[in-house]
Amino acid sequence: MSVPLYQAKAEMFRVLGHPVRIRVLELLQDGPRPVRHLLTEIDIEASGLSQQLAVLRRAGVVVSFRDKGLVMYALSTTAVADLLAAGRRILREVLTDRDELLKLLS
Amino acid sequence: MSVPLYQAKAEMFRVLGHPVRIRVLELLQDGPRPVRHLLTEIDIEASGLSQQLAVLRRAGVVVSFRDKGLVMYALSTTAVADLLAAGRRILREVLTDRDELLKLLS
DNA sequence: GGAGAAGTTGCAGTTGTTTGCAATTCGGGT
DNA sequence: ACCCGAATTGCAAACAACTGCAACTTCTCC
Repeated sequence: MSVPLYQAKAEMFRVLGHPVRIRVLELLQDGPRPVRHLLTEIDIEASGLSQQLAVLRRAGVVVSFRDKGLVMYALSTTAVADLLAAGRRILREVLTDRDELLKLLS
Repeated sequence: MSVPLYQAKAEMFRVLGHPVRIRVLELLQDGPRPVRHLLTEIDIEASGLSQQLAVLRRAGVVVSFRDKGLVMYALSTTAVADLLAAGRRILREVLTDRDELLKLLS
């Protein structure tokens, strides 16, 4: 491997570190969706969404294909959903820890 | 919650999306470590490491405490290790998928 | 094959991050 | 109290990422 492994890992997480991209992945957890549908759910211009989808595609996190005139996107592997779930779990723990700290101070 | 949830999630992943920060977290998976030790493992200046540790601290991913003159860092929750593991899993799948694609083309 | 919707690409301006260095703080030992 | 190693902080320069808009490609359907 030419690129050190930890750098590839960082890259993977960095790709998830954007509000629009996270939203896209969450929507795709429920199955493949056409770009058109993502656009109705996320408040962003078509070109902006395309840019972010391209980032996800290049990273191999999602795949796209055409279906009856619409471009569909889907998670490339179910492991992506696992990662999102793990992220949610941490967020919950970190936030509740922080809340308890606030309670102690008030 | 003032900040939309998906933005907090993005923030969480973004924090992990840096080579040095990933390396730190991986080293901390084996238990608390002094800054001094991290410095011997990662090729970076002390001040740079401090900056990255501060990012991790602010995000609540790690905690720090002092032990006999040394500052120690530790993962704030074991869920962080789970997240790293999930990341590794995805990376493996994405990379092997890509390799198989390359084989087909060669 | 022409019109129009669906997506993508390219680019320039702006914004946010990273990095390296100097200065500073904080403790512990003597 | 003083010194020294350990860590952190504050900036400014360099770099990367995001945004918005216009142009362009590609389908599909008639």
